[in-house]
Amino acid sequence: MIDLDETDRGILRALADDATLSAGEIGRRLGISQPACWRRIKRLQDNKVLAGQRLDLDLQKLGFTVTVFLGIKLATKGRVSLDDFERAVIAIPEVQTVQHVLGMYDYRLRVVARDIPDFERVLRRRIMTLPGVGNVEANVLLSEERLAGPIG
Amino acid sequence: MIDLDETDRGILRALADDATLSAGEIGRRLGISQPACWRRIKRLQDNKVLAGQRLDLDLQKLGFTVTVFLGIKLATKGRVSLDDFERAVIAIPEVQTVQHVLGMYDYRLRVVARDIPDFERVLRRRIMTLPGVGNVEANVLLSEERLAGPIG
DNA sequence: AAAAACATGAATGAATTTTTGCAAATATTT
DNA sequence: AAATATTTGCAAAAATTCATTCATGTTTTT
Repeated sequence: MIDLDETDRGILRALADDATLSAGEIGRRLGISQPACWRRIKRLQDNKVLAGQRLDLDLQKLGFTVTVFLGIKLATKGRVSLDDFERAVIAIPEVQTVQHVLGMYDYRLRVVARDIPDFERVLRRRIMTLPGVGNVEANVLLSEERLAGPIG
Repeated sequence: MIDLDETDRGILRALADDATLSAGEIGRRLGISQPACWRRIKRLQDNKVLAGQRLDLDLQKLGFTVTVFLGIKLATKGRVSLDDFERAVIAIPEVQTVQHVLGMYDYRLRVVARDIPDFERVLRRRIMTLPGVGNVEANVLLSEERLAGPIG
């Protein structure tokens, strides 16, 4: 954990709002010079606080209209079983996210498909055949809002 | 929906791997020139297939060690109730994602907290007091893997 | 087969961004 | 209060990157 001052948090907030901003532009907004701002950004990158940036793809436009969240309870879950399961899940192209969780389910998956029939195919052929799968619960995504979340 | 050729998909795959790559670098990897690559990227942006990019922050390093997914079933859910709920949820700083879903729950939230006591505070003071909240189910995140997902 | 529409590469100019000194100011430690 | 370390702003160079032009080659249409 790293301690940041108010300026660092301002930089993170600015970047969270628009990840493409340059050091000069952020500096202008925060009232510091471009090199000062740049050096701070570099420090945040070196510290891996800024881990990178992820692409925001419009899956609709790519023909994937259905997003489903799956909660999966494993039938058997020794150590081996978890590794086997994860390895197999990661190989499914329609899976965007694999979350190992504690609670009612063991894993949560974010899965996309072209349409409902396509999703049924993925579910039957890919998901239900995963090693160790027990209960599966599904939630279809209607809409989603991503927020900046807490920074300081 | 837009039809992409193999080169476009290669560009999207390269950017999914690292969103900061320049047109020249991507072109080099795909074996096309920088202007050709740049024009294709521009077209993808103009078409809004490339919707933007999001910052990848290391929340651990910022002191947020706990991530919890909440499944929420509303007690009453007329149209008004949904709007009220969403408005209130969006105002909670610890909430990173709000997903309106169909299935066992009505909403799924991604919530971060500094530690478990902090999470309890958020849950009791912020979440359970939301308008219309019925059942709440929680899953604590252990580990997460984000994959590129399908592109073509 | 000719014509039109389109994508490409090479070259290039403009613009932006990333870096690097260095002296002054600020903060921290002794 | 002196000494040390850190951070800053200014200036400027170095390196990329973005964006356009133009001639050529390719595909599609007529």
